[in-house]
Amino acid sequence: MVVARGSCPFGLWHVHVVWSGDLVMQVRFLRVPAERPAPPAFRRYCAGDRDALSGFLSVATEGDTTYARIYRTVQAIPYGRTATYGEVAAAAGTGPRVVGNAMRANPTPLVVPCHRVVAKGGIGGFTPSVEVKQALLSMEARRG
DNA sequence: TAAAAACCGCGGG
DNA sequence: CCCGCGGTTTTTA
Repeated sequence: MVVARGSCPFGLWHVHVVWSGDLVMQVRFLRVPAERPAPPAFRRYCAGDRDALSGFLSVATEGDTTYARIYRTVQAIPYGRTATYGEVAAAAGTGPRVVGNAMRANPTPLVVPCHRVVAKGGIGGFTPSVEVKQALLSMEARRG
């Protein structure tokens, strides 16, 4: 299995992707670009294409662990919509803080759209910066 | 290793 | 403001 790495810009950030075919192993937001480009679908998503990432799978959703169930629940949240940590927790059969832990540890943001999971009384957190989450949500709100 | 404590991108009282 | 929650990570022995 051949693994590729590349990035595409998103605002002041660069979306770094590690993937093999349609399976994504890692997505990270860094301030510097990679040497090679990310898959065109990621560039299109960053430009506002709502369905650009629909063909990708995440390694995070594989298996039958609690986190994998949470990631599958989150992946089902449609573009332009949000769910609270508590709602995701209820659907996955666990508690809200566990969902927060899982989001923080999410190896593949965007593919597993953790930015669509918000706190009941606020936006919630994001790694590396909640500004990225805010930018993603407002982009999806404009398009969605 | 194994057990305990600490840690949280939360929520309800 | 505080406390329960529960999976994971870190600390301690």
